[in-house]
Amino acid sequence: MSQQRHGSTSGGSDRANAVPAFPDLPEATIARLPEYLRALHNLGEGGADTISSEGLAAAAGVNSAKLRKDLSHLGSYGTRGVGYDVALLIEQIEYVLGLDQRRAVCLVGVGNLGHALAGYDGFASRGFKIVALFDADPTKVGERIHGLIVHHIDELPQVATEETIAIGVIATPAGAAQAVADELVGAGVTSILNFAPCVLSVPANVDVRKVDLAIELQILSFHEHRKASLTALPGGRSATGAGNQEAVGS
Amino acid sequence: MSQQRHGSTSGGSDRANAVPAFPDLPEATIARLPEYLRALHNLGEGGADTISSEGLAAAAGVNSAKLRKDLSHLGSYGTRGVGYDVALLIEQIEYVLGLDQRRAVCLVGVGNLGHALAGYDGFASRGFKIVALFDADPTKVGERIHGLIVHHIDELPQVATEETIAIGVIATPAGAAQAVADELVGAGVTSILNFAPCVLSVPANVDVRKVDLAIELQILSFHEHRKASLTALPGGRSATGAGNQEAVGS
DNA sequence: CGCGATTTGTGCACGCCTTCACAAGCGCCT
DNA sequence: AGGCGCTTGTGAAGGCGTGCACAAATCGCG
Repeated sequence: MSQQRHGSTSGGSDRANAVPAFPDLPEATIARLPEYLRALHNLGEGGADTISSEGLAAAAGVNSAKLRKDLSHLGSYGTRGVGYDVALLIEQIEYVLGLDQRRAVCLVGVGNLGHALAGYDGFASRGFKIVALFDADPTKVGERIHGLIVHHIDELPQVATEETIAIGVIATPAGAAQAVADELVGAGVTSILNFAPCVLSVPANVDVRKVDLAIELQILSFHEHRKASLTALPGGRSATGAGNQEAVGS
Repeated sequence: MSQQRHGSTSGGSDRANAVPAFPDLPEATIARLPEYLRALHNLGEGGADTISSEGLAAAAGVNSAKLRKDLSHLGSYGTRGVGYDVALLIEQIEYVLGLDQRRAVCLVGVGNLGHALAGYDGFASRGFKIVALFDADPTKVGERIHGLIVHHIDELPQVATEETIAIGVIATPAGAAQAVADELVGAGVTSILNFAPCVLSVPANVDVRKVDLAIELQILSFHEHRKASLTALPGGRSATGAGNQEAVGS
């Protein structure tokens, strides 16, 4: 996992709280719920009414036992002998993830990557709406990108007062990211998605997730390196030996 | 983790192999090595000659004990009482990650996101070179993006014969991703970075890592939902109570 | 109405990862 | 040369996550 901390120590409400909203789902489960949701939407559009754990697990690319355990954490929404009601499960997962309420997102840094993020379809289709773009470069301020006008970063506090922005996306160079994060936190943002290759320091109540495209490639590079060194071994069986396909997908 | 499988079952060379190239590093460690590497480069540019585990851990945003254990897996490259030699450690990590050899990358799908990826600085600065762009849209073929000409996806096999391409990046819509993956595998690609929101089915010797930007936002949304429900509790202490800063960064 | 087929929900064991705590080793200062 | 402080490397413990295997539950059919 590449994000840093998630409020582990401060358990807060100890136990037997009236309505804790959610019985502390495992972080690993939370990370998989969006994948289940996407698979469910696909199945629903395909006309499926119910789906078995086996089928849904295949569509999501996970083990069926893992899926059942994940879903059991948010209650019993399946029917034994039948499976899960697709529509009901979609509704439940969306509620748990808080997707039933539209969340405003602001994006800071409209360079190469930020430009693409501003027009990314996947955000809007999942209920996220980018409501403001910011950049520190004066030459970019005023530019219209995918229907939104780029504001100067200094206008962030003002824009934040007009609309509650809970999530901020940082797509600036690494050198500017910490300052931007500070401004976002100051403006009331409590969740940050950071594309800049650096560590952010934020208050404990702010969640940060980091996406570093270069890191992903470096991890793949390691596996390439490993595979190459295996095939180069004197008596090593070639890495292409077990060429069995995965049985996922439809 | 969002990637699927990494050759867990087929252990291959059982044990006591002559030179296994690497004593099977834990996957979690591998995922952190690039972060350490970035921190080391920063420290090196700052003029640091040696760095303690505490300092490096802070720069990388992790626990110092975790960092020491991670580094211990690739040998003893530190000096007790002093710390780690920055230049030596950089060299070691780059070797382990296979970054000492330049790896050719091809990118399929030059839409919104692919366009940005083609020009992303972070790739080249880490030894990755995008050598070819592909797209299925005839109107995009021939277009020049960041110094590279877009080829039609059907030309992939031919281009792959001219230069060995180990890593492929998929930035197409979900519907086209599986077909593209099949073509990449057919062309000899053994590592895929998938930005399309779907599950890919590939042979066991091919590594797939998935990056889904919408999923990251949904995970943040969950935490927003959780935080909101906590503050709304009758007797719940406000979530902004423990506002201590993290002591990371410089 | 009962029975078998099917599928969920879950107790349990195993393995990976994290964290603590400390011995071992190194350099510096006197 | 000897001692002292600092830092690494690691053994051990605990927690988390995964996967197996099976009991419980539901539907359909005779």
